[in-house]
Amino acid sequence: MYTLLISSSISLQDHLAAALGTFIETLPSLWDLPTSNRFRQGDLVWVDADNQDPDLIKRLCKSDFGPARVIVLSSTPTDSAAVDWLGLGAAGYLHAFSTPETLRQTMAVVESGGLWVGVGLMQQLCARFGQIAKPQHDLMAQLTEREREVVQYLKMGNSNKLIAKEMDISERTVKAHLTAIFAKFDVSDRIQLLLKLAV
Amino acid sequence: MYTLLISSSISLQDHLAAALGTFIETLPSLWDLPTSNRFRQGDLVWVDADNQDPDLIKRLCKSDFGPARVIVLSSTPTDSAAVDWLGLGAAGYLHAFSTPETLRQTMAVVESGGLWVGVGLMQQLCARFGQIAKPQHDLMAQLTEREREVVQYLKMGNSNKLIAKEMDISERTVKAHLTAIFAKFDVSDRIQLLLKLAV
DNA sequence: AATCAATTTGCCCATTGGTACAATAGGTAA
DNA sequence: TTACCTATTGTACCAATGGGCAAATTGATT
Repeated sequence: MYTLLISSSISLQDHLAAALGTFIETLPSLWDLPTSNRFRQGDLVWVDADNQDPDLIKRLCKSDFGPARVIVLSSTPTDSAAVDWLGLGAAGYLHAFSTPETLRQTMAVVESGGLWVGVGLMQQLCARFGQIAKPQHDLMAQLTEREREVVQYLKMGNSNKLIAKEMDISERTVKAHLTAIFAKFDVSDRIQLLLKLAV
Repeated sequence: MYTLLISSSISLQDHLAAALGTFIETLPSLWDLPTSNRFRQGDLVWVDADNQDPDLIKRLCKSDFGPARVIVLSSTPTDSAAVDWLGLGAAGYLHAFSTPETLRQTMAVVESGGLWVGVGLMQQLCARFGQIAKPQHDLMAQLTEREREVVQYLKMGNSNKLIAKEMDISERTVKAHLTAIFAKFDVSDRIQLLLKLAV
């Protein structure tokens, strides 16, 4: 596996090398990245957000330089920035001078295909999307036979008209079932239901 | 660093002490906590959710008793309860009689500022938060900046009106972006797009 | 026999969603 | 400069959606 650090900070280079205990190839700037040399699946790139061009990091996260896993480092990390970077495709976001322990854990998590997110952000996610983790089995059990059928078609993205044709009933009846389903799942429309079912 | 276990279960006290290999101070009940003695930054509190007052655990998670890191233990853990506790501020949630290995890992992660989250839950959150996975990358890459923004809101289930408000543009412009997105993803509507993104 | 839940449908209405046919403006590349 | 892309917005039309009100049917239970 190929690991690369992109930072012009000597102290950060030393810190990371000491923490991970291995030799780490380093580039002072993303500009020095040879355009011919694209990253490959499994490559790991640590990038210092403090002294790099944000647009280039962005492109890095979006895999413009190849499918590498990207960990963004910052000396002033914020949840807001974390959302941005992770949303752009970064696999991790943390303080540049995190403890060696944290850096090692981050690498372990990211290498095994995970994401490293800060505590605050994680809690935000839990608070915001908390409903998704709740088992729908109980809810599904509360549906009638026909309502469950409708849900099956819904999950396939069918329109009311199509569901009606498939189930050989009128479109109005489909709506009636939907209204009942929405009430039992405590949602307002099919979109919210799909999200709740996590399709 | 100060570590405390709050549980009236003798077997749990033994199990945790054996797993962590250190002496752990124990309180049978949260009620026994001296109100004068507040937790300090870095303190670690394991709490047994099975035989404690939920409201008190809640206050503990919300740092009402000081800025301690809280790990909630349960003999019947569920993803649903996990999001609840993590959303309230807990740093970890796992089975009370997890293997010593798991308990040690949990402590290591939490002590270094991380959260301990079950695999299943993490996958759900990641899936919902934004699929950093590969398949859509090619398609997402073809979107413009604004179009990508719209997609983010779409994935949260927002209506055109809401997206317009969030992005501070007219609803008509949102529709324009959507039409462009649908064309690039070769879908007919937002439902199909969500399914294609496998939300 | 009466009751209840489930299923079905019709008519009607308000809101939302998708699109056709435009226009204006800024930036970039040939 | 011209051509193209992007972002923005308008008007308008039609389809899709969600739901209120009302009612008929059926099977199971009491």
